[in-house]
Amino acid sequence: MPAVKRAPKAASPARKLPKKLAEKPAALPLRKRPLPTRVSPVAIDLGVLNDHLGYFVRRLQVWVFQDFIRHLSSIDISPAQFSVLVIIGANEGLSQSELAATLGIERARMVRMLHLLDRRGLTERLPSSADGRRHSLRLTRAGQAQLKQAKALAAQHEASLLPKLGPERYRMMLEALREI
Amino acid sequence: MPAVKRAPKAASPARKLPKKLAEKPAALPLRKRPLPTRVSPVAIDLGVLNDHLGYFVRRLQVWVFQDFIRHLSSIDISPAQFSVLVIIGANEGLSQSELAATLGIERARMVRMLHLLDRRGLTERLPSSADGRRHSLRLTRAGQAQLKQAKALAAQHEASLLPKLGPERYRMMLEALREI
DNA sequence: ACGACATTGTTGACCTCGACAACAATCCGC
DNA sequence: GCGGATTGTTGTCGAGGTCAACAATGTCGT
Repeated sequence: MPAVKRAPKAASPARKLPKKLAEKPAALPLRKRPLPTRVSPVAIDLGVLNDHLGYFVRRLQVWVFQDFIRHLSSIDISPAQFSVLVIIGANEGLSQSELAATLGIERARMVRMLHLLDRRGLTERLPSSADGRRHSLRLTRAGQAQLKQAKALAAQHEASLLPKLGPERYRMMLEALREI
Repeated sequence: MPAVKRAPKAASPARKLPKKLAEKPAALPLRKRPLPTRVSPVAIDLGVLNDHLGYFVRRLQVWVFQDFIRHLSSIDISPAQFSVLVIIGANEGLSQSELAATLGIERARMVRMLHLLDRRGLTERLPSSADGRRHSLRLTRAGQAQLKQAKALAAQHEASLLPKLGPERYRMMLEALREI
């Protein structure tokens, strides 16, 4: 991921801020409007995309993730990282493979993700006593604290979705998706 | 996008091919059949992920896209490319910016995407008569034919979703998503 | 007990994609 | 005609998916 934008690494020092703050031209003197000019967006036709679930699911996913990222930008936790922390927190001692399989992330990818979380002091990998190949994953103290914070912010994000999607639709979708 | 796997480039000229192309043992000793690996997955707890719409939307999106890609692998059209072709086909003459904005793709990204489609002979960019900056996008003959085929395969893909998601759920979700 | 095979964590390489920044050409309104 | 805005374009970064290969370790049939 992203597959969705991440917050700019860190303290991006004084990025050039957009000069344009003006809004779209209010009223245009209806004179010689070159016909095909799209002053008012002209509502572009989505064609058959209207019948494809994937298109809408994709758009929604991007939108939701962006909102998530915004809400958790203060602690710099991506959706993927959040899911990893949550699963480890709720299933202490599981292995990287299990974790990866659960979240649908490649084992290889998980290695590097955990490497990062380790370095941030949030997780640790203990050698499994029973199986010499495995690592037993757990959160550090700091990790638990961070997760707690992340959960609070994530809940905030989730709550903010409700009015935007409509409480009715929200509940319906969450329920439907869970069953799949 | 993907954000989901693409089919391995077409004529990747002799990419370092794995020495181990000994394919799977044709007939393995009918002993250990590809038995379901994880016999008792122990049901890992998703924790608070259960309350996050984004998590499920993401999983669904990946899943749907993978199915889409599989169905269109024969003509090597990605979801993104499909959406581009559909929009151009349904809105002949629009500009790259409009197209990009409609699909939520960066202008810069769209340039390269169209470059590819051009080279594949599916689209062309005519200079706009009215505006020297714009390109007027349209499908070539081949593009129209390809799109037609793609639509058929995409429809097939879409139809295959129905039973997998449950017809009621499917209809409900599509409707809900459209309204958002 | 052996040996074939599977699993686990890991690394390396490649590729797609999103996000920015910077430009040249062009257009628009005043 | 000028300044500001838009359009297409290129370059660059970084995140992330995918695949191959490997060493260490476990498992199972015989």
